[in-house]
Amino acid sequence: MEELKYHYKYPHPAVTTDCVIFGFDGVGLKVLLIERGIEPFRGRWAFPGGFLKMDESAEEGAQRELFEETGLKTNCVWQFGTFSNPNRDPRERVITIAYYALVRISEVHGGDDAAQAQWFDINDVPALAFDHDLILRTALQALRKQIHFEPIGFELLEQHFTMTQLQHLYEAVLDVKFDRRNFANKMLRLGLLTQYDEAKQLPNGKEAFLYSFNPNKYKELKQKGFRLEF
Amino acid sequence: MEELKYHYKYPHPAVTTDCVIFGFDGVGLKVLLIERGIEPFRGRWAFPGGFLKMDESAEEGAQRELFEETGLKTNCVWQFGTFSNPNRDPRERVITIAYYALVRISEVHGGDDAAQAQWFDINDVPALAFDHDLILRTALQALRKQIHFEPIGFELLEQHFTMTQLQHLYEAVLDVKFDRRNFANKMLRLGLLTQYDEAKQLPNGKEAFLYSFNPNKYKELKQKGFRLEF
DNA sequence: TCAAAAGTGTTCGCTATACACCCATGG
DNA sequence: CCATGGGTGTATAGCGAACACTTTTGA
Repeated sequence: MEELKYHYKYPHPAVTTDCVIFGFDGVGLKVLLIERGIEPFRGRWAFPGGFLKMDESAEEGAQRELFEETGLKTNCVWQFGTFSNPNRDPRERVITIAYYALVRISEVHGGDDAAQAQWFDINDVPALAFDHDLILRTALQALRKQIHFEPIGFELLEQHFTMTQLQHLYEAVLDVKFDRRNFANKMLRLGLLTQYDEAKQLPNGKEAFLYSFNPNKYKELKQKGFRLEF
Repeated sequence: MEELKYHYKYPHPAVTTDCVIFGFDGVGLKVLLIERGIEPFRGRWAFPGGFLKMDESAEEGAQRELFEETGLKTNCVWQFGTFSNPNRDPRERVITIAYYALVRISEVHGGDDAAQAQWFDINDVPALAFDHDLILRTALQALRKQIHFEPIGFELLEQHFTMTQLQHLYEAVLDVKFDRRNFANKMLRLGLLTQYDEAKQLPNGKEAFLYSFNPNKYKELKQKGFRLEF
């Protein structure tokens, strides 16, 4: 028997947060989904998320839910939209505040707490619960815009990476192809990368320069205002 | 005596929408504020907005509130953020979904329905109610980003305008100065403007070419993907 | 007559873009 | 020996940015 303990003079919608988690495996952009264990949409895939608590901001709620459902802790989530179609949840009126985050795939420990968390290639996502298809499309658009203003993407790679890995990442996110030399020139000209001349690597029998992202340079540039032209 | 007719098992926040209305008077960017007639923050200035109804989406709610409080009808509002600090409203937990819109100042009929609506220069805004200072800053950032991707701004000018008016608009929004000739070249090269050679105008005793925005060209370009580089 | 605003073109330097060859490795 | 992937440099075209003079009008 349900106790309805909370009373209001006017009707209030329920409020949830959802997190679109992007990852990168060196080839394609991935998104982390969770199989729903309860109705509605039981068995369908959805983003990690849940109801907002009354004493936390939406960002805190998104991070809390993310941790509870995937074991991930990140202090870098981007709000990209709030979805409020009156019929988007069959149970009651629910609006959801949506965030996306970028994480290294290696940081997700498959067998974590809750759930059937699984990575899907961005071009091979199954039908999702609720309006999460719309949310995913919107998240991708936001990510593609954001990447013009911020060097996001480095959260998706290991700390040290090759120029080709970085290029593949940009190509996967923006769904375009770049010329190798032009891409490298442009990237290096920005001055955001530290190159490790000496340290090379043998990925599959090849040698390649390693780079890392230089956050100090980034802070400098950000103050001046800058753009990544891709 | 208050009747608390709506009951829930879990606590629900109240949800409002707010609209940041931008206008342009030929010199500076303006924002439309309303003086609050009731507590809390009685007498302080705030954005038009109010509680979301249960059968309308947030966008519909924002447009409805906007109309009720200013008489404005616009089908072009941009959601730019949701504000959810638990203490942002002293009465109860309220989260607000925030939109901005661009309107011609001439379309606001001062003496409308509700209220003390008044235009303020963006650089001369009084202390606002709630967290509306934060909301305004965020709206401005969103507008400045958006203007790189979409030819927004034409909603702020009369249908026919001079190149100088357009330049002043961009300068006001982005808070920078451009060279007249370079600005005109860049704008014309985009191909979004229709020039009216014959029709000239006498703004203050001067003659100047008039232009209008060409929505068809815009649709073409949008499909190809394009950027306004400023 | 002076200040303010509009029309008009050119130059320079940088960057985007396109493009080809060599080398090492693994199969 | 062949396919794959990585390293390297150049030439061209287009764009961004800086810049001066003339004309008209209103104050």
